[in-house]
Amino acid sequence: MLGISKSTVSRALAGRSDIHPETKRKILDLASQLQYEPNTLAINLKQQKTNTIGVIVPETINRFFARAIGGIQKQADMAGMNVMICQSNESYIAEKKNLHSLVSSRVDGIIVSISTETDRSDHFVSLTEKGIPLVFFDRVFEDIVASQVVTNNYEIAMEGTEHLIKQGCKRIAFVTGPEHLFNSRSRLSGYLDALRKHNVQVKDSYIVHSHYRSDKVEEYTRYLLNLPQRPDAIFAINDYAALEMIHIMKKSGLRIPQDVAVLGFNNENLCRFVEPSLSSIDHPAHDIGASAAEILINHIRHQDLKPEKRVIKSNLIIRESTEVK
Amino acid sequence: MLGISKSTVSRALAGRSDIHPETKRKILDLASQLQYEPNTLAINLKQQKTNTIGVIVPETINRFFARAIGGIQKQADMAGMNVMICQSNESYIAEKKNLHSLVSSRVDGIIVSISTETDRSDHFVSLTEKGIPLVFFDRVFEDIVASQVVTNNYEIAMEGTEHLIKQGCKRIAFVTGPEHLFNSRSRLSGYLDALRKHNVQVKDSYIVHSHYRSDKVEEYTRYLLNLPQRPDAIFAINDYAALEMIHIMKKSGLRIPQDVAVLGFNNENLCRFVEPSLSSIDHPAHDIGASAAEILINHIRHQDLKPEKRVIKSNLIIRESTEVK
DNA sequence: TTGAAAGCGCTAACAG
DNA sequence: CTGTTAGCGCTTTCAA
Repeated sequence: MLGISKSTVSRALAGRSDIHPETKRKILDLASQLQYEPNTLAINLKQQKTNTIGVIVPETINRFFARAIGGIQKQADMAGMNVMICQSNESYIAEKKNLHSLVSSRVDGIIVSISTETDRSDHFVSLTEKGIPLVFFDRVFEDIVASQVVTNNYEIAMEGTEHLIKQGCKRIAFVTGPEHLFNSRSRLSGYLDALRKHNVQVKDSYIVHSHYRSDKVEEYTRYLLNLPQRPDAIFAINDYAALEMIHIMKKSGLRIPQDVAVLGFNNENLCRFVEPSLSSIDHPAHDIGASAAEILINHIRHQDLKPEKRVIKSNLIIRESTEVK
Repeated sequence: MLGISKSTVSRALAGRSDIHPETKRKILDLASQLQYEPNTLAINLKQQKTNTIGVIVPETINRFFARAIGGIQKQADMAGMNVMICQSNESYIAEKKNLHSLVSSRVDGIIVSISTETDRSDHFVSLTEKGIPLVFFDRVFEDIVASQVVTNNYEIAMEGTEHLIKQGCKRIAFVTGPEHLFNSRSRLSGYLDALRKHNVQVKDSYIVHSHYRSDKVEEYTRYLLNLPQRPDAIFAINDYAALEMIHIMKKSGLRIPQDVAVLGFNNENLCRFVEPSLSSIDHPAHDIGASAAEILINHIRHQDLKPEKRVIKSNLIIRESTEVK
């Protein structure tokens, strides 16, 4: 329309300096008048990169992951990158599909927190071969050679358990994720070592492997309550589960924390507002996500970096639900 | 590597029938051996479509939107389409940016729930001109010519308010979103009409326009409690806000629901587990999202369809927090 | 049943 | 400062 070649137009739109101001103005004016939108597909195809970070999480409805994504987005925004989010819905198959989809979309790097079903890492090794940077967070593989961001699961589980022991609890139930997940195992070790350290008897029946599914809470709560030796403390898998457990126990006439102390996980806002207020583990989701993104972006920009492992500290937050005395 | 032209390879990979089975097998074998991943960018560029639905929501950390996205994803999966999620973070500027980004990415259609800041619709009209299908949900524009999915905000606000009146409440506070949002206004009208219908005095001081920000709850709660005529009921903006309000009021020595009845919004799981259990409005987020996606996909497939408006019914769920008697 | 060639919208040498 | 040209990886006529 202006009788100008497309290279010049391209230069104007890209904001280059090697162009006559007048020409540039004319192009920009017409572009905005025509409501021109550059075709990202074509740009990305040409550039062989997409400026996009792919993310695979189990479920965005889970607030931990929602907050982690917030942290990822923030870092991505700062770096001028986009984020593409996929949910595995805790399914190994879906996770694999997501991965293919992200690779096909040619994202520049991928951040993953694996599904509960995922018990092997083969689908991720090909990424490394293809040179696509990869960072795991929270739910990671123990052995794989890749960057990862985790919290001090072992230590915090130990600290939480010791706190319960100090409150005088002797029969401490522990609800955690599936055994094959590394962070579940770390937490379990922390719990077990705390018991052993303080000479508290370990009982397998007090250990519940949940699948992070909210529809199972009632079932395992009843199981715990019906044990011949009912627990006098529960270390829950997350705050929502803790809340539901407390509700069920109260209905059974149990007092919290006098009869059963309850320790949550994640330190959601609601912890402060429920009754009794809920002790919990502050799990810095936003920071974890941000760290993962930071590492990934670094690896995208400098292909030769070594995998990095970062540990973010969780904190025990004590409230009424574990104040037995 | 096979001495076969790329057209033939393309045919094999696309699963066409006009190809020799033997050739096809060889191609597919080699492809999987090489871990070949088709370049979605190139395919989309060529096809002039991306099989992708763009979504703009205020915040995915908000459970309503997280669940709505779940509904969108489900429909998209069924239709073999992808979903690209953007967050406006309740900012008008970010919303505009998201929109440009989605258009540049050449998504086939867009689903939007507008930010609290958004008080005009100019940035959306160009979409219609470009022939990009557009569906709004929950937070919609009243006047724009586009498909939309909403709930019966007016009726449900009326029903909730009438329920409180029937409990004997006379000074009913109402917390809602910003005035320029259509659904806030609808709810407010429902509330006002319910009061008038039952000859309950309308007091402006009982109406709070919040911005869906959790950090303002304490402030407006104190404001309401310090009114010369303290409210005896509160219709809250969502369940989390309701929970926090209840917490603050309990600390002030008020009994719920005897002194102040509280009605939440969204019917989160936690409503059943808190004390007193929380009455709420069941707001079918998943269905709303699914409907929006269904309409959008229809419009993508049949460009000539007229805009469709769909209303999904919310339901009043009565629990202890409003059972005054 | 297969191949050659054009083109999707853009960028980036290179030449002028 | 601007235009020409080639090419990113794919699909799709058209011809053989």
